[in-house]
Amino acid sequence: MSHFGRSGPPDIADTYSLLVLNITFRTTADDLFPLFDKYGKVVDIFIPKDRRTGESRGFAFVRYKYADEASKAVDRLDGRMVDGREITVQFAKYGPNAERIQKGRIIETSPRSKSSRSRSPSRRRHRDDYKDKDYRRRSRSRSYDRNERDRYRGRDRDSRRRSRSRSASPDRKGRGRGRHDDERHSRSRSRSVDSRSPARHSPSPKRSPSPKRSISPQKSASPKKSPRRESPDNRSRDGKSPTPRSVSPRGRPDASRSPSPRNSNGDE
DNA sequence: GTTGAGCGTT
Repeated sequence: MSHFGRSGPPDIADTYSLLVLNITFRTTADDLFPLFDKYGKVVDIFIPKDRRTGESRGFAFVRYKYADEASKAVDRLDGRMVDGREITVQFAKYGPNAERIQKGRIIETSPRSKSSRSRSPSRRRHRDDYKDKDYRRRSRSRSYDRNERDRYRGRDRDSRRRSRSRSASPDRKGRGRGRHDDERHSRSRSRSVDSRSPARHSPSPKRSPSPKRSISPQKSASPKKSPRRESPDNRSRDGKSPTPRSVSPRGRPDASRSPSPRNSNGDE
């Protein structure tokens, strides 16, 4: 895919992988190839893409044939502006050829960049700045974060992303939970009363500040009058429902299925 | 159409 026409890892033998971070989501291997190839013999360039969206993850792996060239590329391309973004080039660590990194360290004693490891502090400061602003925490959870978590849960690779995402929105989770808990409580009571009394007599006006909102559940209950059409339709509608697993829109079916009589007493 | 910490595929 992101290779030069080959499938899978070509020949990682005697190859040194460089990790290119901070690249744009639109940057492709073809865009990085000329840049890295200028500083050495690039064996292969691989850009991991998202499994669900297929979009670039924002980093690429460049494999060099020689370590000295790779080191040179790191020193030269690290901090280079690509597509309007400053890329970060460094030796891969957790790659399949992590052993190469050891050699990479050796090559660090290159005659050229023997001790001239002077990196641009501005770049690091830039990222640190992001950390201070906590922007990194709120990011990445744009939309399909929750979906992908449910769909691709149990992956080692995703675990890191999920973990970061989870711990990345503590405030949101706290607020959401509190609100959710409150809603669940009121909903639970409502359900309990409803369950206990099939014939709703007086709905709580306080619980229904929004009339249009009340219409929603009422409309759902309306078709109940037509059981003949409700049976087959119900299934179809369930399929379209965003949450077919849960009978209740948000509350757990257990709550409605376990209406403690004591609760009813206390409620009344 | 979006986003921005990090470590990889057939």
